[in-house]
Amino acid sequence: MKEDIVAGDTRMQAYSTVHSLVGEFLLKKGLAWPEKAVIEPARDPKHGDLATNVAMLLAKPLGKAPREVAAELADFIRSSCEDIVSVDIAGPGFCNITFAPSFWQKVVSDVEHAGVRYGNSATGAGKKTLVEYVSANPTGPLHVGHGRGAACGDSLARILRRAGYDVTTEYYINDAGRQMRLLGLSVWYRLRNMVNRPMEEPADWYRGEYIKDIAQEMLLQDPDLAAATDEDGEQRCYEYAKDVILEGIRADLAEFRVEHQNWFSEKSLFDEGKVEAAFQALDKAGYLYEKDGALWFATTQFGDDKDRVLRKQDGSLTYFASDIAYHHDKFSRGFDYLVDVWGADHHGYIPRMRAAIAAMGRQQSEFDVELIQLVNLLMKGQPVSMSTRAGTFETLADVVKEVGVDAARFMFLSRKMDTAVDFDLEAVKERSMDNPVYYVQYAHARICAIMRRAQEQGAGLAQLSSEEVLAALDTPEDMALLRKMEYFPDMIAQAARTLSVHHVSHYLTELAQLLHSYYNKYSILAADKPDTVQARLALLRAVAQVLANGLDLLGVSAPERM
RNA sequence: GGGCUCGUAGCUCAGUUGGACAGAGCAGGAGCCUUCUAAGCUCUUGGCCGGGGGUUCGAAUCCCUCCGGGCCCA
Repeated sequence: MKEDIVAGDTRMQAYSTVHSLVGEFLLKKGLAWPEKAVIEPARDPKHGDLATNVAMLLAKPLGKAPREVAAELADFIRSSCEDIVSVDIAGPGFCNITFAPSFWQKVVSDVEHAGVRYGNSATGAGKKTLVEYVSANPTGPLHVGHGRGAACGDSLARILRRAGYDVTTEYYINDAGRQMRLLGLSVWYRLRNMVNRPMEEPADWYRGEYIKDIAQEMLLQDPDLAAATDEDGEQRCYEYAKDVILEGIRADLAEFRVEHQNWFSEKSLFDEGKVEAAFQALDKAGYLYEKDGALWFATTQFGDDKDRVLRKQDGSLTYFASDIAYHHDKFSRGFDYLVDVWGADHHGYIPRMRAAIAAMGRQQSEFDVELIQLVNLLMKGQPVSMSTRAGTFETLADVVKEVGVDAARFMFLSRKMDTAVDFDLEAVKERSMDNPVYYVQYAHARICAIMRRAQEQGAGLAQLSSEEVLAALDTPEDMALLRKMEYFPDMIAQAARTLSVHHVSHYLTELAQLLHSYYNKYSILAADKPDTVQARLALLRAVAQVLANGLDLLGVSAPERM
């Protein structure tokens, strides 16, 4: 995988050039690097390519005005590097450094060489990472809220992979505990009603229509089941229902282009003694104690508000106990970075989980939780209620069928995950700018249309463009596209580091905007010089590649026609 | 009551971890299709970044404190 690394070669070159020049300047002055000194891409392209604040920070030690220092530094940099065409001083004393167009034109070659791998980087350094997401209880079909988590986890995995992490994805199946018993009971209750053996209505049972369907199916396959004892019936109902529902979940996820590599059973933690193993580890470290007949974990030693129970008086284990065992097992399987995608309603759970991680002797940086806020499903502005238990929910499958995978995923992934989002079925179906997915896809399709036309006209395009041809890319709009594409690997690395998927969709919208603007301003095939035609085709082909690579991070298709 | 989180244009949201005059899209207004896809482009109207203090050369961003929404726990 090492040869895949093509990230930001151009930017790295620019950055290190400036870095060493500033270093030389400091050496000449006999000064150390100021702590708050930064060299970074300029916020605004009008300000050049890279900007640095060092002059402002050197003003005090040198006893000179910031702008005076900046002027000195600017002269030095300008005279020391050929690729740098200008160094301007701005505002309170920023140095804005601009590289020659030839420097940026190389981005097209970078993309041509890397192809689908453009954007990959070594940021993650091959860290063995486990992304766990969805992990919904198999008590009913996935709803839209799960869909957001699914899209997020899947996309995070894609981003982390491109950023050089060694990623495995996993679904944790809660197949032990109360919810599961309730599932079996709910099916059994329905089944007994169907055969006129009514029983007392269970509390908090699952009322969805799908429970009735499952009961019916079971009766059809085995009519004798109706006469079974409650204990036997419930158990068989549970086993059957769990499998059917899990199959459904798997199918819904597949339809949504989400695939987990592992499906991990909570029950296996008990069956394989992994809970005991985790307990032993904690006990050995001295964090467990008995009180009032229960087994406690001293999470307060790690900043939790109170200690937590692992095994209750009656001998049953808490959810926390199996979660500890599960995460302990993740580490013992060799993962050294755990990313959990959780519903935001579990946020109160984070401190104790962090405590558990710390008690295992692990660093805080080895465990991250990405919280997914609620999705408010709307229909023409009116809320649609969702509740698995009441049986009045919009399933993920329904929503995907209604608006399509591309629109749904893009919508979910365009917002910060920790803020609640309104998902209006009407708006998401609309082909407007309320729905930027079409805007981005359209940019890709437009380029493909030009490529097709170019081929018809016999304007053959070399696999790899030469420097001479690319030299024709010299307008501000050319530069804007080149810079934006050059930022792509950085953007991915940053999204990976901060686990923020929404950067990707924003980036793509910006790139698409530059493209549409370019498309309207310049005619590509009818440019006055043949070299310009070639150069622009190469540029656009590169843009299409970056758009496709970016859309792939979101699990959204890059259509060739629309 | 305690904890977490959010508050940015009429609406939906960005804001590259403390930088330059606060940015997009939608909605409103004015234009652009005999020429590569108008699902597009170009102008334009619109803001005390919830309020007040503080740290800093510099704050939407960090700290404190109120106000207001959401969620979790009790």
